[in-house]
Amino acid sequence: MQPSLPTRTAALPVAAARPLAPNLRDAPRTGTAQRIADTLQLIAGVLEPKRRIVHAGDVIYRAGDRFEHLHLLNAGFFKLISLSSDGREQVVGLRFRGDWLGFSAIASGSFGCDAIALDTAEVWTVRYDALMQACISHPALMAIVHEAMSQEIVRDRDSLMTICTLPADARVAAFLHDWAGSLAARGLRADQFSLRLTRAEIGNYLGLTLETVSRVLSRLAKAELIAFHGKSRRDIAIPDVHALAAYVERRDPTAGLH
Amino acid sequence: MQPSLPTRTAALPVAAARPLAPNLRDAPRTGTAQRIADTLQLIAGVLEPKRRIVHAGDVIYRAGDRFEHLHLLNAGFFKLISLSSDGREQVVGLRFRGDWLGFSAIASGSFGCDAIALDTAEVWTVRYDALMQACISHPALMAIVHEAMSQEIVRDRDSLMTICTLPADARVAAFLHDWAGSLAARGLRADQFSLRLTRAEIGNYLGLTLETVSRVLSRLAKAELIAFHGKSRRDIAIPDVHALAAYVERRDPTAGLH
DNA sequence: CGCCAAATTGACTGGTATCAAGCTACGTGG
DNA sequence: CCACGTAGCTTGATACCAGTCAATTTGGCG
Repeated sequence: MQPSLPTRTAALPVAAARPLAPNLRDAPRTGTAQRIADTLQLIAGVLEPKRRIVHAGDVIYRAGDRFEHLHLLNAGFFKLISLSSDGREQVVGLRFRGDWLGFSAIASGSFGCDAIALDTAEVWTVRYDALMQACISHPALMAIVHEAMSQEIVRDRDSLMTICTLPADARVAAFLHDWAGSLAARGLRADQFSLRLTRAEIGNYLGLTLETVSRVLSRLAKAELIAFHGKSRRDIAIPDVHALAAYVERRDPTAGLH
Repeated sequence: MQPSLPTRTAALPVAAARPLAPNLRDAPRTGTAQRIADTLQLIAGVLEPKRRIVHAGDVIYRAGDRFEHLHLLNAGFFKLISLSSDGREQVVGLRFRGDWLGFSAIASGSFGCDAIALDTAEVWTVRYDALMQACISHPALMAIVHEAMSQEIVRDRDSLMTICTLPADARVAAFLHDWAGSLAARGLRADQFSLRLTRAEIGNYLGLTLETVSRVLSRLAKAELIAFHGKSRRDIAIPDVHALAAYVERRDPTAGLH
């Protein structure tokens, strides 16, 4: 979409909106990770969710399914894929521990996308009506739910801004930076991890082709902003997160609205 | 971003996700318009919101403002503009009668974008804590708020999909179709209306430049899918909404994920 | 009436998509 | 344990959509 670096659009939403936990050793039990743990504990105490283990490729819900339950991720990774009427697919979101699945179905009463596990994961499931009831007796729970929905809105806007304003290189870099940030915020290892998506899926998520994603990754590796750790070429190492963030930001500082 | 019509990406989210009210005479007081009216009435009854009239250019809140209030639009149009750390702007949303403003600030406690009136409008304002209280005593109100937030999530995803999968022509067409749909759903005239955005703002919203928007509009007019009604070139007429929808859909029907 | 923002249009450039081979990793069965 | 098939990935050559630069016209408003 947008051309190269001296773009008229540009911006840097990712770093501003979701600052990385500086290091997993600095904030393992104090920041987001603790908040997530607290949320899970509250839900577990109040609602007795059904817990289950799912595996890579398993589907929690499909587009068209009737909405009755919300899901909360206790462990693992999910992708959300929206299907258009003419059969196209679009990755519209990625989910980590502490994230909810299913908010988007509340309004219409049925799901508009598939939720697919990217690896072994633990999902907690609650009935939406039960959750509503619980919110009435436990205002703290209502606040948590609202915050989660609010955060999802913010995240979606960040995605939009990334895609609208960044050229391909920066989009991929922002994606990696974001992923690392999500891991770090949950106390997981962020300097070295395995992408659980194919190049095609990453490209789809970012509005790029798989070839472009592949090229950008090769370029980033050559610039030593990332490194391929394992053999699979999905194992990414990020030697310096700040350098990656700086790379995303390094856009032409002129211009306003397009 | 994506090339022309035979795109590898493509999709048709808009029509599927937010079907147009077929005609404002068919469903003036039965569908969405009625639901919006009911919502407004409930809010008015339960919360006694502060009401005020604002004018084009007026700002309801700015990025960085502390979050305390939610706003509900009783009349008029708003744009939401997100500001990145390096000063770039991105139109992240458009709002109509019945839409809420401010959900995205719940999570962080402060606003991440500006809300700016596009013309004279009436805004109802309620304190968030008062709303939370009211939700406890009025479960129907809680359901309404959840639905509104859910709908905002769906809308954001639709935007993402439009931008990720459609070439410039279709994006602009989808934008017009969407705008017309929003008007129709509220019982307003949808076959002829005034865009309240500049070409630059439309382009920013769609991830395009103002020149591209201008060219596409000229092309759509030449193809008689739209017409310039007034003198200002922001007054658009849509002789046949279905033709416009068909134009958006007319993508290459092959391929899956990129 | 004249200024200025907004819009239009043209010529040109360039970033990504597209098309096309190969290559690599991994699982499966012999 | 290794051959083989296949899905995923990389890389190169080329095409083309949309961005960029620039000049002009239009419309709104004081």
